[in-house]
Order: sequence, then structure tokens, then C-alpha cells
Amino acid sequence: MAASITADELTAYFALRAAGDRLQRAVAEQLREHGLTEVQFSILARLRDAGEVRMSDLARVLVTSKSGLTYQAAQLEGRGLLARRGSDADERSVLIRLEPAGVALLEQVLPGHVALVRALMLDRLSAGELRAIASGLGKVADG
Amino acid sequence: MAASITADELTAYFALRAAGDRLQRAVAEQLREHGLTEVQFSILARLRDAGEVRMSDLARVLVTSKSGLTYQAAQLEGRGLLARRGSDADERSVLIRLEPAGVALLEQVLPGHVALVRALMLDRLSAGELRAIASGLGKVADG
DNA sequence: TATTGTTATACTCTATAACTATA
DNA sequence: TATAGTTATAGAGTATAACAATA
Repeated sequence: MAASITADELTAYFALRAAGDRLQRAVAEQLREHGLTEVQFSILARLRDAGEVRMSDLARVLVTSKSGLTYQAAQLEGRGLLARRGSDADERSVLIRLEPAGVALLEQVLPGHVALVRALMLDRLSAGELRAIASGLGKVADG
Repeated sequence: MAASITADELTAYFALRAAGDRLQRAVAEQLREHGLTEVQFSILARLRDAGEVRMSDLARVLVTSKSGLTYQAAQLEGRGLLARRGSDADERSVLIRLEPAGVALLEQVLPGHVALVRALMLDRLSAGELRAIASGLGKVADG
């Protein structure tokens, strides 16, 4: 690499990138079998947890552009997975929520998703490693 | 989520995804200031470590399609960052290696890259967390 | 016959900017 | 004036398939 970085640090950094890449690749491939991209899955999963959400708020959470979310929401709406409706409180806002078909698709996807994450990641970690990853990477994620 | 997964496991999984995302986003933004995408950076970094590499081998390592690598190599060659030449041993093969400008660009990029990784990740981890992440995620990356 | 690499092509996605409507 | 969302548009990147050359 360069500059001042120890061998241990480099190993940890590479391990994080490689593990993240591998997991992401495997998840993306599995989702594709259900006709979903990662972005679309994250939208649906978010709506499942949050119920009804404003477009703008969702775009902020997912760190994407407004137009990008409009595009994806239109795709998912066209497939009947979610619905859009105007807000009563603020007529500029659009609220989106899962349709039954969206809920059903998630129910269909999630068991395999969990199984994949378990096989690829969780089952390979000791209890101590699991805790260290949760706390350490939690700090990285927050900042 | 769904199925059988403990709260600790879920936390660790989310932490890994979130930390990986955050790091990737920040790195991509920094690289863009140097006119590089992550894919292009990974190609250059690989060539820096490996010297001269066959197109096919590099495509395999980077887990991308042959045509995708041809496209990126053409971009980088057009900017004078790498050079292609036919192999003597196998006339079907094309070998690529860094040009001086490619080496120079990496020299320019790496210090900031290391500093970013340090600030975002390494400096936030205890020695124990660093070891656990290296060993645990190493197992995840390998498989 | 299999492999290497390129090319042609079509497609997905993303972001920027302009625009409308509402606050 | 600022914010919410859409639309138009253009650009980058990716993969598939067909192809030419070599093994």
C-alpha cells in the first residue's frame, strides 16, 4: 500500500473489503433469481420495517438522488410491489408503502437470504468475533 | 428479518454491510477526485502488485467479464496509465502492465487513500477488534 | 475443439438540470 | 424562497453473443 499502515491493519482492511464484496456478490446473485436488484431489495425491506415513507426521506436514507428513487419506485410500482399516494398533510409529498404482492415477495425472498448470510458469514464466526465485528464495525458505520 | 437469526447476528450483519457501504462510498468519492472509479483503481492496484498480467487472468481475479475488462483497459490505456502487448508464449494472450503515468497516479492517490481508511475505519478500532475482524472476516472472504 | 480477446449491441442504472406544484 | 417530486436527457458501465485468431 503506502504511507504508515501496519500489516495487521492492512489485513483487517482487506478482509473487510473482500468479505463485503463476496457477500454483496452472492446476495445480488440470489436476489436476481427473484427479479430484484440490491437497490430494489433495500427499498422493499425498508418499507417493510418502516411502513409508509415519504419519497424524499427514503432517498435520504438510501443515499440516492430524488430522480433515482423515482425511477426505481416506478419500476416496483409497475410490478405491483408498492403503491404511491399523495400525502394529506403536505400535498407536495408522495408516500409509498408495500402492496400485498411486495410483502409476499419479501416473504419468499427472506428465508433464502437469511440462509445465505448464515452460510457465508455468521456460521463462520465465533461468538467473540461476532461481538467484535458488531461493535467495531458499528463504530465504523456510524462515525 | 425472518427465519432463525439472533439479535447479535443481525447486528453484526448490518454492521458489516453498513461499514462496507460507508467505506466504499467514501473511497469512491475520493477516487473520483483523481478521475478514477473503484474498478479502475482495483485494476491499477492489482497491476502494481502483480507486474504484468494476462487479460483473462485479471478478469478472473476481478470477477468480471472479458468484455468488461477490455472496455476498462481501453479507457486506462487511452489515458496512458497502462500498456498492452501481445504475449510471446501464447499469441492469443494480451499482457497489461502499468505505464509510468499509472505508477505516478497511484503514488498520488495512495497516501490519501490510506489516510481515509485510517480515519474512517482503523483509528476507530481497538487492537482486539482489529484482530477479530481480520480473522473473522478473513474466513468470510475465503470460504 | 477449446481458449483468448475484441467488437457490436442492447440494456440498466445514475445523476443533473429544468420544470411544476405546493409550503 | 425553499422544498417535493417528476421528467427529459445524457453518460457510464455491464453483460451476451458473434467473431477472428491461435492453441
